[in-house]
Amino acid sequence: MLTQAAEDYLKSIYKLQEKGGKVSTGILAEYLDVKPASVTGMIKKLKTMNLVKHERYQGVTLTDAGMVIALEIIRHHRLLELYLFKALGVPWDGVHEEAEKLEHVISEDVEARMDAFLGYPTEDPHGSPIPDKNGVVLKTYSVPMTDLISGQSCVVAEVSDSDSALLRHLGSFNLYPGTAFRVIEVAPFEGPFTIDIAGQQAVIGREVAKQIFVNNVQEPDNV
Amino acid sequence: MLTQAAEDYLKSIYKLQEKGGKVSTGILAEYLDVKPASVTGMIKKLKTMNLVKHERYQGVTLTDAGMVIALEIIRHHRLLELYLFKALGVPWDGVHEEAEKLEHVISEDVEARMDAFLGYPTEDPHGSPIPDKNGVVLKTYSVPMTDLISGQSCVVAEVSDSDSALLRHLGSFNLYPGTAFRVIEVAPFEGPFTIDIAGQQAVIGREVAKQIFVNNVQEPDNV
DNA sequence: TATATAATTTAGCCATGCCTAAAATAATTT
DNA sequence: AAATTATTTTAGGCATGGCTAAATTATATA
Repeated sequence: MLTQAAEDYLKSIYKLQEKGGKVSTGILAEYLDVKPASVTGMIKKLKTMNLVKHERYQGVTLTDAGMVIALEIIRHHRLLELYLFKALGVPWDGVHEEAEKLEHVISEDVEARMDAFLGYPTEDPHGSPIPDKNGVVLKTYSVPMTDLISGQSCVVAEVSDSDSALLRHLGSFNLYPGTAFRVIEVAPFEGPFTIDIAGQQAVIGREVAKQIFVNNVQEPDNV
Repeated sequence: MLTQAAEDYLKSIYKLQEKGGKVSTGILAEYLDVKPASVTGMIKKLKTMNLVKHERYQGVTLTDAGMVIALEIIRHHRLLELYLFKALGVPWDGVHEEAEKLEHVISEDVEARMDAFLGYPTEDPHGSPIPDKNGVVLKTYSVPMTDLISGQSCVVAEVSDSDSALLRHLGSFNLYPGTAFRVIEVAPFEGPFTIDIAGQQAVIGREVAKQIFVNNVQEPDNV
């Protein structure tokens, strides 16, 4: 059995290597909010367990065995998020923090029961895919909201889950995964997006828009 | 925030002092499956935090502050047991082990939601009282099954929760808290009990009977 | 009461997982 | 190519929570 710290490292390496291949010590340190020297130490340990590949100054990647464990933890996390949300009514901006602690202690049996209760779901409350029991991740195609131009309509696919203030903000606009909206205007010079959500207008800043991923993008119907 | 180990010590001291006042280092060590020297070390630490009272060679007891924390952990544990049992269908011989891990990480918010879901229950699946939010424990009167004599009938009040093989054994007789039974015969020389559970006969050994507590004891109706 | 036995505490060690400071290496600029 | 800058690793330290072995204190026995 791995320590909680080791599990967190594997999960973080997975997430970082998703969008950039090899993961540098510094990036990982920043992501985990520890010092680079601490990262070096843990990587050494993970390497002796054959969970990561690493060469000095060259960044780190998961081995197949490391990948299996990372996906297990992520599955725990996302299933827990959805369970807390649906079964216990925990608000969507709170589930990440709760799941962060529970993911390391939940048993496979309890996880399977939650999975069945939820009807074997494929996405968590933020739209992130839940890996299945075999570690298979259903990839969906989505683009950052910042790619949209005036007139286009789309559906929210996924939002970043770790900033609960951001989630509360989005919630105040009813901007959840599955919600459709249309871009009314994109202000020039990297300005904010004005959008229409079911008849309600909302202004979404650039930084927030970067955290929102959408799909089903439709061109302006006709004007 | 206390460490998990410290929480386990407080919980264990509470349980042991329930039935015997001051708790000796050796008893606590045996209960926690660590060496007496380790217990001495942790007790020192808990003492500096004013959670226990301790004088060398004289055993340990909880302070009021320590009691509050111990009861919180026990509340977490027992509510979790009942939740796992009722909401997720975890078998009653498995809930203790699960709760043992979850009790240290569950938030007050999630706990309150489980409490509401369960309708503010007062007993866990093994019949042990669930302390309320203010740490008030509803004490019920029960006696060990070994006090019973032939002909008496009673209702199961509480069974020891930590031995899952024992729980499976009791489950095979349908011997749960709330179950009524009648003593048909007590074999002499510390022998086993033969009982009648809803028309089914079962033989319960002395060691098992010690772990079963009953109430509503009725004398033989008339013979 | 003296002595043997049992329980408890002290002292010192180990692994984990973090830290800081200094050294080593790589990357960038001149 | 040399020098500067940034990143990474090494070295050594700290707290936690175990351990063993030895010393101390309490209890039981003769």
